[in-house]
Amino acid sequence: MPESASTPRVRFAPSPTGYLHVGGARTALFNWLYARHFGGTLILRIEDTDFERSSEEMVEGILEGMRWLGLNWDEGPFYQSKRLDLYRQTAEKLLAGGHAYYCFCTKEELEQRRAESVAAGRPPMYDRRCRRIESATAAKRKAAGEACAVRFAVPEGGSTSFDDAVFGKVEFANAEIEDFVLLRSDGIPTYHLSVVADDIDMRLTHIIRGADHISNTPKQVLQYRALGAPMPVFAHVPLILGPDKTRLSKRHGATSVIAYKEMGIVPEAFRNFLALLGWTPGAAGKDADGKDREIFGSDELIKLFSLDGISKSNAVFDNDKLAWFNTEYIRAYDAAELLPLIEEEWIKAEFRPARSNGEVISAIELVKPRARNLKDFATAFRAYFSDAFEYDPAAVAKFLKDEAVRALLVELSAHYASDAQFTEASTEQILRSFAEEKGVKAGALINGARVALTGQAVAPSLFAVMVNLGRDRVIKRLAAAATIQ
RNA sequence: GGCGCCAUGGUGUAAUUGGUUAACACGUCGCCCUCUCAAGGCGAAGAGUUCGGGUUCGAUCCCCGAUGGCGCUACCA
Repeated sequence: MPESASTPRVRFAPSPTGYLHVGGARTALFNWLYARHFGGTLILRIEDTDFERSSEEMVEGILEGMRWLGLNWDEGPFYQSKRLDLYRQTAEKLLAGGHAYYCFCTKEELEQRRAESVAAGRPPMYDRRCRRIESATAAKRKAAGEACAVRFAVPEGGSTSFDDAVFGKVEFANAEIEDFVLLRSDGIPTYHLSVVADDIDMRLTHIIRGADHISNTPKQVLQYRALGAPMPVFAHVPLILGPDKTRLSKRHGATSVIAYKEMGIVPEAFRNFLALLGWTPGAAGKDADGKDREIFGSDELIKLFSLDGISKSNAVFDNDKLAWFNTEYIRAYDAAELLPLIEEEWIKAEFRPARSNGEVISAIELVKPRARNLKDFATAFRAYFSDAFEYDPAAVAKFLKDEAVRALLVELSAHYASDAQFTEASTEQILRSFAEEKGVKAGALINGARVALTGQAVAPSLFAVMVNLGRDRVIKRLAAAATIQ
């Protein structure tokens, strides 16, 4: 194992300014996989220092998303809003070490200067004017009650670099890094300060996060050095894009993880799909003849996961592939495993099955190979669970258009009354000899009967359906064939 | 604009890290099966690796440049 020998401590640190989106979920997943792979610790930290935009409701939404995906954490959730003292102390340390200074510029002044710089074609960086104030004078002004922020004093020359576990060496000229604010004038830390203070305090060994943080990293590296703290391993994960290759956003459809739950996606399928977006297990993921295996349960994902399987380029979220994973999981699950998930769909659809538990299980077993989505069980498959179902107009138009067929089905229903065994063989035998006797093609009756029994043109083998529904229902539904709208 | 990162079929990724007819999965199309639709089986189309230069006997792979995409560029995170 190339990674550090001691057990890693990693974190997922969302800011509760929105629901758990797919990018965040994948970051959480990778951290979780990493921690579980090495028997390490996953810490959940809520970055809510932006009081304006953060809310408890969003925190709840994020936790719900994580629970749905089965991502459990070991410590936390910690709230940054409750750890303000730590950040202030850290800022003091930086100040005392000469790595930070008070800045008395007001927000308005800064905005104005920035606008001027941009207009003049200069980079809109802070001009460091307060850095030149004697620290004694600065302290006096502050003591006198003048409002001020604390800025980090970025070294004037040279460069700052770090070795990213995914991207390799990344280097930034210090001249490009502005003297960023650590503590706002109201005493609330900015992200740059709070992450570093917390990551150090929580003894994190690996920082696994979105690649959108690459440019922030040198600012953090500088602080680790100034604070004399051990440097963690940074691992930046490429971003997830929409089908048009722009950053995933609402206009691409669902962006919240919970929306996928609501769409009828099996959580394990979603997790599997997400894991393979920007990561591959390499040779371990191939089977004997070199073909890729892509269905990995959580244990296997944990076993195979490694930072060096993470790719450097952004990945496009492909709904078709997700749908494929979903069907694979639905097919692979036992009916009993599927039942709780299906029941949620029934509740949402205000549908109640009218059959015994055993019958429900065998009906699920019967139809699940044809399911693409958990929703199917509450929509197209209703006829297997209750008599309260509707006929798909397209199916009726396709197979029950012919009045003669409908009449024959009604007539056929009577033949089943005397079928005591009611097995697949007996039901088929009865239908085929009836068709022969009437001089019609068995297929026409089979297709018509399928619609009469299930309301759908798509169903499992007709005789398996008959056996599952039971004789009484079959007779009743066939007898009603003439009146189906 | 500046800085950084990335670049293999429509999508996700492989390619023993310079020697392959550039592989697999999803998707697409066709055929088989058949009572429908899935599934499954078989097969096909689809990239000569963004482009242009190097280095080399030989580049997907190394170097340079261009282009494109993405990210950052706040007293947001």
